[in-house]
Amino acid sequence: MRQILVTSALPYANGHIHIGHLVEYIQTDIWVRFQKMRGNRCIYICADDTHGAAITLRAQAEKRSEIDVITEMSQAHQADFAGFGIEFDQYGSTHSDENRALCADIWEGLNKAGLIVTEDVEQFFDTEKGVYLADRFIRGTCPNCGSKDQPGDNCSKCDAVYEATELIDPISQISNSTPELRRTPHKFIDVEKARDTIANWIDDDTLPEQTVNQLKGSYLHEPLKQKDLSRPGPYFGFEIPDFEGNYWYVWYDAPIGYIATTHQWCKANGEELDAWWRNEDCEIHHFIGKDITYFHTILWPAMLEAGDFQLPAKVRIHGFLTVDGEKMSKSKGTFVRATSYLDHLDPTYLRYYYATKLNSRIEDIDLNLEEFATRVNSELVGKVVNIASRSAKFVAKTGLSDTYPDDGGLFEKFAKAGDDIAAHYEAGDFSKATRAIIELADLANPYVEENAPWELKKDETKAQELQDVCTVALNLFRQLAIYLGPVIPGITEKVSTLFDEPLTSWDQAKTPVTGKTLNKFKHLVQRVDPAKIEAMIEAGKEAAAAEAKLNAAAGSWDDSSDALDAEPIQPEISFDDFAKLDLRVARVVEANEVPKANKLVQLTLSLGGDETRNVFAGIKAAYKPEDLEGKLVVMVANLAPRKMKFGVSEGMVIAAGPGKDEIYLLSPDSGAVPGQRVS
RNA sequence: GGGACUGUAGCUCAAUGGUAGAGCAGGGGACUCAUAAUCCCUUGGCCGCUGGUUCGAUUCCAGCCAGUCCUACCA
Repeated sequence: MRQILVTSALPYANGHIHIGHLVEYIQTDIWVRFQKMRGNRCIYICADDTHGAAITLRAQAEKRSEIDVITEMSQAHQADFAGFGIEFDQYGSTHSDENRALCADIWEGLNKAGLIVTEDVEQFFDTEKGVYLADRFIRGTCPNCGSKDQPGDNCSKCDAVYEATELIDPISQISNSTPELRRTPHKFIDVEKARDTIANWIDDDTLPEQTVNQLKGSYLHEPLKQKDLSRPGPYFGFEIPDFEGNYWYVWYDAPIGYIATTHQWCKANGEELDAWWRNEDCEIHHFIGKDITYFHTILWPAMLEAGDFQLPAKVRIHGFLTVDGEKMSKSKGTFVRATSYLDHLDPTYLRYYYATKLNSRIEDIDLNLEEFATRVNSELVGKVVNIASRSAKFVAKTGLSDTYPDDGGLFEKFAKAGDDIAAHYEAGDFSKATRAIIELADLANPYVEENAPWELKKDETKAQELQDVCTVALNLFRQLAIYLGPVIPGITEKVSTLFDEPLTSWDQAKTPVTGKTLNKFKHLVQRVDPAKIEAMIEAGKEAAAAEAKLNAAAGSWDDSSDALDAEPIQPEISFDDFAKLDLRVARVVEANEVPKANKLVQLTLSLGGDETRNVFAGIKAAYKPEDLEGKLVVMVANLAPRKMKFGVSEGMVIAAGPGKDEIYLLSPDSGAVPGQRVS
């Protein structure tokens, strides 16, 4: 019997659970349930990640305390998880006494090992709100191209990358005041000193091959950079014991929450923490998304080693969720919250669908809404559940045959397939596991077809034969219900009721049940109604629209406020300021691709007569050169020429949109001619 | 800019150094026990593009294109 501790990444207390999060929790829950069915000693640990500046900002916006925010969100998270049948052995919080104590212990270990160094950091401080500002809370003028209102890390106009401290006229996004640059000491972890531990641990046993390649090709290729683990107060989190006024960065205390929550579980169950975290015989498996690989494969092992804890046996990494091939989108209604899903659809569907998609590699998985319905209906309802539903009523009165009949080796075949299916589950290849199970179902239905119980029923002399055929069909069905137990526990529980026998162990699939009366067969799962999917998406759209309306105050066109939210309106200017800007109608007389440029198209713009301008425009992703020629556009005619890698750009064309392939050139209504001023 | 991964039938995904497979969808037939379920047959593919290695490549190598993630004081 193996001893296994499993975790999912801790959901952040700043937001609600959505169907993207659920990929991970469903994946983990399936794996944990599988381990428990196999008879292994396995606990599933998770917690809310509660610290950081974002929580404080939310609390301030909602005019309540941080504790209120995280308490309410934790309850919401747990309710959402419970709704999807995700069963934690312990669900904790990073804001717990256990976590504070463990953070201090590991900190001491890090200090003893000489891994902590102190360095000064320059950071903006919002004097009105009294907080230090992370880069994403600062906007200002790009030091490179002079574009105003750019984010704190890179310019959306010229793509220049810079430090927030380099911004000209920085503005705090929290108070709209000018922040003050302050120099404060921070505590860093010198991860390079733990290189040997990390490098030895990173291999094909502990991590997916792709991740091993990635880490070896990037981080391990050069000295590991020091990681800033402290934040000056005020900061919602734990104060660092030997560093007054400073707090642990959220990514320090978050993973320690795994241990702290285990500790809570131990206290509640009379167990020793060391038996789980300082025990080489205990396997620790972390399930995470690909975005937080660094924290779990570089930072975390270094911390564990310093705290004298064992390193994880495996980190299992999954990709992101797309819906109908695209990123989830609020305005398209595909950003579906867990509660919203549950309002419309059965959680079993999503568990099954995700299972058919999940594998052991790091690939994004797509929720194709049409496939979602047809797949669940044809496989789960049409093939699997159908076996019981077409045979149970024939033996409602007689019960199952007293001895298991000759079935041509089907039961034995199903029993043997259990090993392969188990291996797929173990490896995290749930798509292979479900496919193997459906293949079995595809053997069971023809069996029923060939033996036609509905024909046997017509002949009273064939009563025994009828009972035998149904005994076989129901036993095959029972095996499938066991194999699908980790994925669709809700259904398997109902099957347990049908057979009047809890189906909780994998090995039950090895022995047929005979000579017993079944409980009345009831529908195990409703077919997916595509109209309900549609309703769910529509509800999402409406919620997004309502939210947009709320934000935009008034507006009869129902437009989303996303764009305005992303880029607020600039400070007021005078007419004279505006008059400095010379906008002109121009015709694209020539447009060419720029070899080697990622985004640029070279344009020759005519202002009428012989006056032309050479302009490089970052619109390659949205426009083909041949589609541009002849088009009338609006250009900034008096913009200072800018030397670029590919030549000098003498102006810019005006366009709207967030960028990439969403760029919309402005063009005048018909009648305008090149050279006319736009005012 | 650097690193990693992905790109196979309309859709979602397998497999493989030797003329490509499944499920769903589409087409044809059978059945009527079953949640308009099931069963049988069947139409679909320059295996992203271009080169190279090989007797032979979808599979190995290189380059390119597209997408995703990480990383980076590139215009």
